[in-house]
Amino acid sequence: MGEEAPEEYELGGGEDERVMEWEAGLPGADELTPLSQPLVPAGLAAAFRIPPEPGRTLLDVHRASAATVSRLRRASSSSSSSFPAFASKGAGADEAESGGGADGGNGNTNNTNSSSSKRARLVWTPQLHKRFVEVVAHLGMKNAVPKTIMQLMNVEGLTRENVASHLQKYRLYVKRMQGLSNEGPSPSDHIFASTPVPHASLHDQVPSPYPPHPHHHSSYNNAAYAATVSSYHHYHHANH
DNA sequence: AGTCTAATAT
DNA sequence: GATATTAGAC
Repeated sequence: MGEEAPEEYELGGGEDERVMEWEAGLPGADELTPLSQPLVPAGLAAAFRIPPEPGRTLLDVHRASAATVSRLRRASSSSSSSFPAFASKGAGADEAESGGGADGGNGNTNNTNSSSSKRARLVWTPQLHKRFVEVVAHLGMKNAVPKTIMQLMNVEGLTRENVASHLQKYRLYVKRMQGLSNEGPSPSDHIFASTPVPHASLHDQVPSPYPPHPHHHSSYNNAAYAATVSSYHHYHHANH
C-alpha cells in the first residue's frame, strides 16, 4: 500500500571498511592502539634509551590515514564506492568510551546498488558522532566549519552538507548547554548527551599553524581508517 | 566561485 | 525529531 521509501542505511558503524583485502587479518582500527598510550613501557624505554613518544594525537593519525587512504585508493581504482554499513536497529547495546573503545562485529554483505544518485538519509551513529565531536573539539568552535570537519573526519561518502546539517544541530545543543549553568543533558538529546562536549570546543582553540611540539617521524603503520557511507535510496523532491 | 549559516522543507 | 535542502550573506 502506498509508496514507502526511506529505508535508511547507516554510515560508518565500524570505522574501518575499505579495501578489505588489505585489512584482512588485521585488527580493527580502533582496537589497534589506544594511541594515547606509549607503545613501549616507560621502564623499558628508559633502559634502552628510547626517546618518549611524540605527542601524537588522534587527529594527527586521522590526517595521516587520510593521506594514506587517498593514495591507496588511487593505486587501485577498483572500488565500488558504496558499502552499506550495518546498524543495529532496535536492540542497542553498544557504547563507545573515549580511549577504550572496543567495537566489533562488522558484517557487511550488503549491496544496494542502484542507478540512483539519491543518497539515503545519513544516520549519525554514536561512533560517527564521536568522530565528529573529536574533530570539532580539536578545531575549536571557531574553526570548526563543515568543510574542515568533513575533511578531518575522513569518512568516505560523508558530504559537507551532511556535516553542516549536523553541525547546526550540534551548535544548538552546545549553546543550550552553555545557557544552563549545570544541568544534566536532556534525555531527548540522545547522541549528544552521551558525548560530553569537550571544553576545547567551547572556547576557541587557536588556529596555530604549527603544533605545540614538532613531531618526529614515526613509522606508524596505521591501517586504513576510512569509514564508508552506505548511502542509497531515494528521496523525493517535489516542487518549488 | 565557493562556502557558511540560518531557516525551512521533507 | 532527524536530516536535507534552500536562500542569502560573506
